Amino acid sequence: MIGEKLTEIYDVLFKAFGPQHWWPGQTRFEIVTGAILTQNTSWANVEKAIANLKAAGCLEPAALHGLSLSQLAELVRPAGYFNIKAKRIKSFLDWLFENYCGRLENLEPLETHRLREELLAIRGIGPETADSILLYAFERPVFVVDAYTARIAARHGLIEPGADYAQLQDLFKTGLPRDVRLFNEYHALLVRLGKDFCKPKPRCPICPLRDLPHSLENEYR
DNA sequence: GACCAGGCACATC
DNA sequence: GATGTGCATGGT
Repeated sequence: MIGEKLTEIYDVLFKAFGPQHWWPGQTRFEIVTGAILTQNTSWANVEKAIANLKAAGCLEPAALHGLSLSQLAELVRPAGYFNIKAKRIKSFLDWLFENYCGRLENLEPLETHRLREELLAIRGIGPETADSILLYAFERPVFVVDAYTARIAARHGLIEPGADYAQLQDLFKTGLPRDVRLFNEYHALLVRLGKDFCKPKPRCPICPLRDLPHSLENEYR
């Protein structure tokens, strides 16, 4: 029955917005890079950074790996947190070259669970980034959870406010058929809905704390 | 000028 | 285990 609800929401979203054509990127490496660059950042800013990398001929592993940290940081500057993100992209590349000859194809044979663990062990790659890479770059049936997913699910009473990543992922994993195309479109549609309509946490009108503790979210919903 | 954006790591209690 | 903070550019 939670599954029916999830399916119903999907149908409504798809009818309203149509296919979102995710991931917005040509190559697998562009998707991986974009997944790191878009951390807590609007896609419009990420596009500028990706355009810089492309213009510099650095949107492939070897070329990017050859850059210094400061060169890389300068190219990704428009995406914000550029020093941090440069390090994160470097960490990924170091791992890729040390263990897989710098070739994304060499990750293909890995079992999904194993690949996820390896990605999560890289500093700067958390659950959402890892799952985005798994779903959109490697077409594994993994549901991607993000801030919009959490907000929307909580506001529709599908889950307790303050639910963690694993709980949210489990909600969709349990309620839906394990289908790459469905997971691809569903996450993209939730982001679309979130951007257009689901603004951040409501604030207490009397004392608008910047971040309401999860324990109080029910009070101000 | 405040707020927000397709997170994550780390410090502190 | 929960909560707070730093990281930063660019659009509304």
